[in-house]
Parts: sequence; C-alpha cells; structure tokens
Amino acid sequence: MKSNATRAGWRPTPLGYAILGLLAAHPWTGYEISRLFADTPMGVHSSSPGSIYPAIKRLQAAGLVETTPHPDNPEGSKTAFAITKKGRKIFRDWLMTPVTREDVERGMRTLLLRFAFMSGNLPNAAIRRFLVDLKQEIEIYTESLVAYGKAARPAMPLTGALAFDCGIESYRTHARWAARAIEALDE
Amino acid sequence: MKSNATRAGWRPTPLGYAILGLLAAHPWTGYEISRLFADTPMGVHSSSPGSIYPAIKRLQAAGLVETTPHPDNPEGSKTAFAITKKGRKIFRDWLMTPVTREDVERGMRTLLLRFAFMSGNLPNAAIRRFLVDLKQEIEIYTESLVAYGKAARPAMPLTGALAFDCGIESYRTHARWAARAIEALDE
DNA sequence: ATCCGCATGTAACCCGTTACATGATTCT
DNA sequence: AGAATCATGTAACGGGTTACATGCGGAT
Repeated sequence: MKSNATRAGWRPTPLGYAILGLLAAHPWTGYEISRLFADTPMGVHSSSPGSIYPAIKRLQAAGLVETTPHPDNPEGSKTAFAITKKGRKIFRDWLMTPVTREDVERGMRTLLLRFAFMSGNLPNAAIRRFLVDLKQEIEIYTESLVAYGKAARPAMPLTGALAFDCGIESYRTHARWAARAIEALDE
Repeated sequence: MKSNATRAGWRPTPLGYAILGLLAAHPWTGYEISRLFADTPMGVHSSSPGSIYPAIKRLQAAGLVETTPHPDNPEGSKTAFAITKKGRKIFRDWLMTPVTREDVERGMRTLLLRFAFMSGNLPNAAIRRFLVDLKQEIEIYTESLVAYGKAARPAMPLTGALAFDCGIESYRTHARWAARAIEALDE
C-alpha cells in the first residue's frame, strides 16, 4: 500500500509548506493554524479544517513535524506541533529551489508564498538572488506574452484582448515590485 | 452510484467552463482543444491531455457538448465537439453569476476567465456591469487588506511584509485595469 | 519498413472540498 | 441548564496530475 506520506520521495503540497513555514517560526496547535488560515490573507492557500488537519497529519507521518507541549501552557493537556530537523531541511530546500519559468507561468502565488517565508530561514544573499532570478523570469515570460499578443490580439474578441492585457499588466506589476523589493532588501 | 457528471445539479469545473467557452465560438476536436491549452496562455487553466479529455467526456455526459462532423473536413472521419443548447445556457449562467467577494479573495484567475469569454456571449450592458461590480469588490477587498496590514505589518518579517505589499499592489493593478476596461467598452 | 509526431485516450494516486461528528469550554 | 463557540477531527467524492498505452499517417 504505502499510499501515504511515509514514502521516501514524498514532498508536501503548497499547503503543507505553508504550514511548515508557520511552524518554522514557532509551534502552534492545529486549531491556531486553522485560525491563521481562516483569519489572515494566508487563507488564499487553503480553506477550512478539512484540508488543514489532514495536511498536518501527513507532515507528521513524514517526520517533518512532531508534537510538543504547548509553549503558552506547558503543563496543559493541549499539544502543539513543532517543526523537526528534517522538516526544517525539507522546508529550506523548498525555499531554495531555483525559480523556473513554469513557476512563473503557473502564477505567482506559490512563488510569493516561498518568498514570504524566507526571512529568518535563508541568508539575505539567497533571498536577493531569488528576487533577481524571479524578476528576470517574469520579464522573459512577459516578453513572450507580448510577442504572442502581437500575433494573436487582432483575432481576439474584445473582452479576450482586455483579459490578456490584464495578465500582462499584472506581470509587469510583479516585475516592478521585485525591483523595489530588491532595493528594500539592500537597505 | 451516479458518481459522474450525469447528476442533476452537476456543474463544470473552471477547466470545463474554459472548454465550453472555446466551443461556444465554434467546434473543435479534442486534440485542437488540448493544443490551445498547451500553446496559448490559456494553459494556465490546465495541463496535459490527462485532464482535458476527461473534462470533455464529463461535459458530453452532462449533455453540454455533443459530437459533430469536423467543420474543415465534413466528410472525414474526424469528429469535433460542439456546444449544445443546454451547454450554452449553463455557460451563460456561469458568465452571469454575480461577482462575490470570495471570488476576488480566491484570486482573479477564474474571474478573468469568465470575462475573457463574455464578448459574443453577453450583451455589452451585462459585461459593463460585471466590470463595475468587479472593480468595486476589488476595492473593498483591497481596503480590508490595507486595514489588516496597518495592524499586522509591524509584526511581519521583512519578506512577509514585502509579499503582502505585492498582493496589495496586484489588486490595485487589477482595479485600475477594470477602470480602463470600462472605458474601452464604452467606446 | 520503420520511425516519429499526431491524436486520443486510460488508470492510479493524491489531495482539496464539503459536510458531518463530537467532546470541551465559556457565555447567558 | 442550555446555547454558542472552541477544538479536533473523519468520510465520501470529484477531479487534477502523472504516467502510460496505442493506433494512425506521413516522412525517410
């Protein structure tokens, strides 16, 4: 069988990495994690306990997360989850994977999730490199979109063309943001 | 059983609607559809034939799509898929569903997919209304993000705060785009 | 004749979604 | 005491992803 997270090459989904990223800062209980997803903009990456509790279980089964006494209430019965050595390694590996063009094509969400968790987990040089690479990949992809648009836009219906423009502008905004983020890092 | 698309209340997934939108313009074969997803920016909404062919099958099972002789080659053995009356109705209903705040929170992708297919399927007034509603929902959501940021940003690590800014800027770009799209429609 | 790209799928697996279940606390 | 909310789950289902299967038409 082995249809679960205990297999050798298993890697978390983006939701799993998001949880791992929270636990990398400090331990939380399952409920606290589910509240963070429900109450903060992190909610984009999930919905409802129905996905979060199983995701935690999978991380635990894979040995990336372990139970620990709750930090606010050490003698209490509540247990929280903490990231393990192995979990920290897997998490860091994820943060450091190179930015590919497919990542950019598939949307910026996961890339931004990775970036958001870099402070405190990666040295500044690596963070900066990520941003430089990201900016470049965005620009390359944007150019390919523009080139495609030159050929295809005339045949598009009006709202199709406008939606296409929206995509291009969105990527340009991301590229400008990356440039400013690099400056902010350099301060 | 009835574990399939033949049940009464069944509705397509976004991928299904994307296919329906293509067929709303004119018939295509399965392969042509898969090529469109592979070769154009529509590919964001899918990957590989492994999702597309089953999606077409489900649309067919639900009676939203039917086989038809290929338009370029009417006597050939190749058959293409065409949207049915029922499919057109379901598709139009989807295009016309009100813009909710959850739609905006979950990301603009599906909203933009809907918008892209509106030309030729909805009257200009409905398209305009969609954009006005969308712009308003984006602005409301952006304000709530900004308010959240006022409270939470000081506690965020640097890259977390920067990623958060990226989200806000992205939504602002979308709002500006919507404003310009309304102008473009009014010409 | 064979080889490669066209064209159309199918099967297994995993995970996110939805909906429900249940005990413990806290409020009224 | 009863109601809401806290806190933690589980079961069923559908569909996307990955990987594989296969037959056909044209090129060499």
